[in-house]
Formats: sequence, C-alpha cells, structure tokens
Amino acid sequence: MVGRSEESRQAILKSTLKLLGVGARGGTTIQKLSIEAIAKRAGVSKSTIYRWWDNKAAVVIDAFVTEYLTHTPVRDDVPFEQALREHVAAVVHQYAGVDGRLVAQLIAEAQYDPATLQEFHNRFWGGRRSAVEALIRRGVEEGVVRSDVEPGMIANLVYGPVYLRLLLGGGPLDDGFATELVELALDGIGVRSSALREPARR
Amino acid sequence: MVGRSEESRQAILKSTLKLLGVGARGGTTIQKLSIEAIAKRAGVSKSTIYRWWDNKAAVVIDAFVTEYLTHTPVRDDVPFEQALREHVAAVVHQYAGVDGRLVAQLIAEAQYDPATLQEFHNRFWGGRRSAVEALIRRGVEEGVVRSDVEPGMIANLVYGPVYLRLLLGGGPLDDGFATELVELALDGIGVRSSALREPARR
Amino acid sequence: MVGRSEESRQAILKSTLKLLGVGARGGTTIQKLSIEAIAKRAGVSKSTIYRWWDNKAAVVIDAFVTEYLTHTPVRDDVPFEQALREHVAAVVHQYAGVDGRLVAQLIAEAQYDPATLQEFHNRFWGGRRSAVEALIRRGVEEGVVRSDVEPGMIANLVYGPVYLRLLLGGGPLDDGFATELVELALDGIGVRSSALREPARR
Amino acid sequence: MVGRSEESRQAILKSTLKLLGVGARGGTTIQKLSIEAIAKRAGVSKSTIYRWWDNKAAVVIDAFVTEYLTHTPVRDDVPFEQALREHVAAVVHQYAGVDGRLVAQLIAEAQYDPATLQEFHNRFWGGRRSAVEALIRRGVEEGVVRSDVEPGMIANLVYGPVYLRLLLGGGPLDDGFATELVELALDGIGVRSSALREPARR
DNA sequence: CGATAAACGAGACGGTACGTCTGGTCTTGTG
DNA sequence: CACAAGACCAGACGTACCGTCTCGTTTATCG
Repeated sequence: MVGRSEESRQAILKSTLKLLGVGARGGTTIQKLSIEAIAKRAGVSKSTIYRWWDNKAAVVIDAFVTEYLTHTPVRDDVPFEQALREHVAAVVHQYAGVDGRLVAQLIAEAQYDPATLQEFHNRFWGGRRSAVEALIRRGVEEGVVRSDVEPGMIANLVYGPVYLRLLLGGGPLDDGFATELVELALDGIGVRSSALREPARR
Repeated sequence: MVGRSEESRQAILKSTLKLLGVGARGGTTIQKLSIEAIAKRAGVSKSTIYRWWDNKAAVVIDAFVTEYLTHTPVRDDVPFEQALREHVAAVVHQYAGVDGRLVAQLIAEAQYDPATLQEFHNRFWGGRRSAVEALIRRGVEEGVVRSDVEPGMIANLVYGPVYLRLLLGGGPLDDGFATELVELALDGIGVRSSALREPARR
Repeated sequence: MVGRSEESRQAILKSTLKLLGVGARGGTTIQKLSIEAIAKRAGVSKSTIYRWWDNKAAVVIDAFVTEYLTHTPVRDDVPFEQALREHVAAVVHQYAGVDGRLVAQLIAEAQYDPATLQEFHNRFWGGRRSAVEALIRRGVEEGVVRSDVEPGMIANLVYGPVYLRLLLGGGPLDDGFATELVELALDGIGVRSSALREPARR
Repeated sequence: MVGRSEESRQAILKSTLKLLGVGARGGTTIQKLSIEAIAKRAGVSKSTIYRWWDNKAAVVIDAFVTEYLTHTPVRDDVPFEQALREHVAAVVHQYAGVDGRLVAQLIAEAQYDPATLQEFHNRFWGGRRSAVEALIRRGVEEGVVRSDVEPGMIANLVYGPVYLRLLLGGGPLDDGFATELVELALDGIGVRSSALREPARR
C-alpha cells in the first residue's frame, strides 16, 4: 500500500480556497467553482479529486473547515451572559466578511445534497451548536437561564436571526445587531418582562 | 405592437411547477431543473423563456408566487398573542411540506444571484415580513409588546429559528416547535422573566 | 390594390449592398448576411422581405444585378481578337476586386439552391455568355475562329480558367493572366500550332 | 497518454459521408449537414468532434479525402496525349456523379473560409494539379506541348472548363465534353492551327 | 533490494445544458 | 391592405463541465 498523497490533498484544498477568493477580493462562488478549475490550479488530475471526495461541496467544506475556519470559541471563564454576548458578537463579526458568503453558499449547497448538509453539521455547525448548548446548560446551572426548554431550542433562538440576516439580508451584521439580538433573546419581546429587567440593568 | 402571449406564459409557469413536483411526489430540485426541460414540457421555444425571464430562478419565483403560493394570513380580529401563534403555526406547517423545500431552494439560489434575492424579497418575503411587523406594532399598541425595539428585529427573532430549522434541519417543523418558539420569543430565555410570567398563564 | 412599395424595395437592396460592404472595405459574406440585419438597416419588417423574395440569395442577386453591376461590354467595332482580349481583361479586372468575392459567393450559394443558380444564369451569367458567343460567331465569320466547335464550348474554354482562379485562387487575377489566357486559348497548348503562329505575331 | 480514439474518428467520418448521401440517393447538402446530426449518428458526443476538427467543412473534407475519394490517376505508361485524354475523361466522369455535388459544395464552403480553401488545396486539388502539371512537363519533354507557358497555366486551361460546368451547369459532364475539351485545349480555338492539325489526325 | 500495487497526471470520452443566434411563420395594429 | 413591429417555434451553434474511463509513470512499503 502506498497511501494518499498529502501533497496533493494540500494543493487541492489550498487551490479551492484561492479560487473561492478567501482572503482576497475576487473569487468565484461555490456554484461556479468547477472541479476542473481546482484540478488545473492544483496541478492535479481530476481523478485524484474524485477519488477522495464525493463532490464539489465535500471539497469546499473540507477546505473551509481544515484550512481556514477562524474559531469563535465560547469562553467558560466569565459569567454566562458575558460569554453569550461575546460569542454572538464574534459569530456576527465573522459572518460579516468573506466567511459569511462562504457559509451562506455552503448552506445553499446543502439544500441540494443531504450529504453536504450532514458534513456541514458534522464538521462545522455541530461544533458551534454544542458549544452554545453547553453554555446554556451552564446558564441554567447558574440560575440565569430558564430550565423548562431544551438547550437546542434556545440555541435556535439565538442563531436563527443571525443566519436569517446572513442569508436574506435586511440589515447589517454588526455589533449593534448582536447586542440587540442577545438582549431580545434574554428578555423576550413581551412588555412585562422587559419592564422588569430593564431597571435591573441600568 | 402585438404583445406577449399569455398562453405561453401560463404554460411555462405551469410546467415549471410540474417539473418541480409541486403537488406531487417526484420532482426535481431547482438546481437540476433546466430551461430546456421547461421549454420542452411547455411546448415553447427556449427563446420565449429567455425573452421574458433573466434566468431560471426568475421563472421559478414567478411560478411559485403567481400560481401557487398558499397564503398564511395574519389575523387582525383576535388578540396579538393568538394572531402570532396562529401565524407562526401556519408558516411552520406550510414549510413542513413541499413548499418548504421550494422556499429553501429559492433561498439557496438567492445566495448566488442578488436579483433573485431581490425578487424573493419583493414578491414573497417582503409581504410576510410587513404583515408580521404590522402585527407587532399592534402588539405594542395593545401594550403587550415592548416598544424599545424596532418591529423588524422582532420579526427576525420569530422567523429566524423557523428558517434555521427549514434550512439546516435539526428537528421537526411541527406544532410543538411553533408553540415553543412563540413562547420563548415572548418571554425570553432569561429565568427571571419566565418565572414571573409562567404562573400568570397557568 | 396598393401595390408594392418601391421605396421599401430600394431600401432593402441598398441595405443589402451596404451590408455586403460593396464599395467599402468591411462587409460581411453572403453566408453571414442575415435577413434580420437587412430588415433592421432598411427600416423594414422581415415579412416585407419574405413577401417579395424567396430567400437571402434572391435578395442578394437582385441587389447585385439591379443596383450595382459594372458592365463589361463586348465591343463590336474592333477585330475579333482585340475585342476578345479587351473583354477578358475587363472581366479579370472586375473579378479581382470586391465584385469577385461577391460573384464567388453567389456561385457558392447557387450550389445549394437551384433557383439561385437559375437567377444567376438569367440575370448575370447568361448575358455575358451570349455576348461572348456572339463575338465568337463573329470570329468564325471573320475566319479567325474554327467553325467545328459550338460557341458555348469555346466560351467555356475562355471563362473556365477565370472562374477557376476566382474560386480556388492559385494565382493573381491580373492583366498578365488575361493575356496569357487568351493567347493560350487561341493557339492551344500543342507545340506545332504555337510554333506556326508565333513567328506570325512577332 | 491515451490518445485519440480511432474508433470515434472512423464513426464520425463514415457518418458524415452517409448523411451527405455519398453512395446513396438521398443525402443532405453540406450546408444543411449539422455537427449535431453527425454526432448523433456516429454515437459520439459533440465535444469529440469539436475537439478534433475546427468546423463542419474540416470534417467533410476529411471524410471526403480519407474515406472516399476515388482516385483518377494520371498514367505515365502511355503517350502524353492519351494520358491527358484519359485523365480528363476520368475526372469528368467522377464529377458527373455524387462526387461532383460534393466537390462543388466544398468549393462553395471554401468561398467563406480560407482554412477550408487551404485544406481543399492541400488534400485534394493540390494533388490533382501537380499530377497534371507533371504530365504537362512530360508533354513538353516529348515535344508535343509548348514550352513557353508554365504548366500551372496549362492545367488551368484544362481544368477550368470542367469546374465551370460542374459549378454553373450549362451542359452535361460526359465523354463528349471531355473529348471536345481536350481537343480544343490542344489545338486552340484559332482557325489556322486547327486547319493544320486536323488532317494529321484523320 | 527489488517486486508490486496503489495512487497519480494526463486527458479522451459520452453527455447535458447553457445562452445566443437565425430562419421562417404568424399575429396584431396603423396609415 | 401593405406594412412595421415583433412574438413565436424550431433547432443548430460552439462552450463549459460533468463524472467515468483508460492509460502509462512514479513511489513507497513489504516480502
């Protein structure tokens, strides 16, 4: 047995990112990115790519996760609310740039291929989610998060608006958005709760 | 001047929906749907399609909105909270079926073409949003919704999780989800507020 | 009855010639000339063209003959040999320019459409041919052309090489060619005849 | 390296000839022959054709020359005059059939594309021409052809009328035509020469 | 250390669909 | 009622990639 060429693998992933314009201005979309272009740029034959990846999306997600992804870790050395605010701000900030476009396009691809969705979960989204869910469980323990709703649902409430704005626009992905989102999620939209909490924070 | 053939237009839109499998089991994805297939099925020449629509997504969105869309109206004859619950339940229910797949794929296409995103806003998403924002304004007037956050942001908080689940899965789109979502949005995830409200509702 | 619009007819024929680049440098080939382009340039609708001409070639030949063709008349006030030399020189000269390309392309079109060939005969080639045949009959009467071969065949011998060079190249269409051609046609390629005649001409 | 598939090449050329109706009655013209039709009939993809040939004419000329062309060789074991007569008769005979139509259409295509003209010269016409020119040089050596005119010009005189009749009609391409043509070319149209030679041949 | 089996580059192949173009027909007002 | 305007069907064009498939040619263990 000889085994896979690490050299080729690297070249392919690097080329993919370059073609997608990560870190630069230009760049194609995932849709227009072609396996042939990757192969040519990587100095690799098409068969080598098809041997190790199932489709374009698999290559892209691999490139994205392995080579590039800036992490947005969840701190566990600060109180729940601060950790949440910082995390949401970090996520929103990351998505405001090129990463956002890429993640959006990955989600787009995932609409057409369950395997891509699966990979997206396994290698990217799953990690984030469980970090946040852990944080939420900590919040429950700290007594600042309600315990009658499962953490996954709560994570949804926080991430949902971020992805909605990422995918459909309708406003900027900036710190103001992050702040307002966390506040709203914490207190709810109902008038009574906010009326109660607001003085407590000022 | 002679003008556009309404007959052709109808045939094209109908064929598009049929090919997408709306109302039936089979069906392609938008990605695999081809202009050539639409033309063939509609008994129309390709140029006729290209004459009136810019790209595939434009045809699909036109077909979707014009011919098909089930409305999920927002009632104004019941109290705010009931109207919100019913609307969210209706939306969630609609997205659980074929419509959901189509909307998801439209959003996917919108990631690659600003014009498609625009159309999505103009002809579909915008309507929903403004209906909900009006509802929220009513809630503010009724004194049950906080007035310190713009309605758009609040709409985001409600719709975000729905679209997140539609696009990334992670749980069913069912009545339970709808109920839990509305409750969470109203009260927030913070423990104090929920502790206060909960007794009041039981 | 209102009858055909002479104005349109003129505009169509003029436009055809312009588009073919007659009298100018640029110009398309007949093959690439499109009815639509003619219609647009003439400010006329396509149907008007199709109403009066069967196809593109018919328009072109009409334009060519009616509006443009420089005549290369056969003189009858000079001896046979001189008249022949002058005519051949004129023809060769005409074909060396834009006319040549057009005639060549008309012949090309005629290979695909018998009607075009017919028109080419009726309106262009037939006239030339019969003029030359008349000249040859005069030569026979003058006693300088053999009488045992039909004039058409002799015309062939003279015109054939001209068209061959026009269509397939292989040398310039210039005065030298014309002179040599006439001489060769008159005397033949056989050595004895030329040996006899040559001294007589020097 | 794997290299070109001879199988496909054969299939393409054969199909081209079949579609052109070579050897059969029906058949299209080169103009109406489409690359798509060739591909379909050959069980080959369009890209394979475009990979190896520049355009339709290139395929046709390749098919014609490689697979089909009946040779009309020039004998060198008989006296000049006999060899010439036989060759002209063979050419005329060949052109009277389907080959003639094809050659005529190739010449038509050559009017629109210099590359086609070049190929026509390189692979078909050039061969014939040089064979005849060689024959003429032999005639000069044998002392039966005049030496004061270049062989190419003489070849023109012989071939010109054949192609003229092929392209523009005006009479049959038969043995009578061939015989008369050679006689005329040899002796010229002038009366004195023919008067001299005629007795010598009877 | 030399055999051997994999991974590799190169790239041809059958396909599908693209978006553009032209041809020729048909329809509907307008002058 | 001839015309302009131009929509329409039909279908070929040449291009771009797809994913599969030979081919030799490295190359790195393992017998």
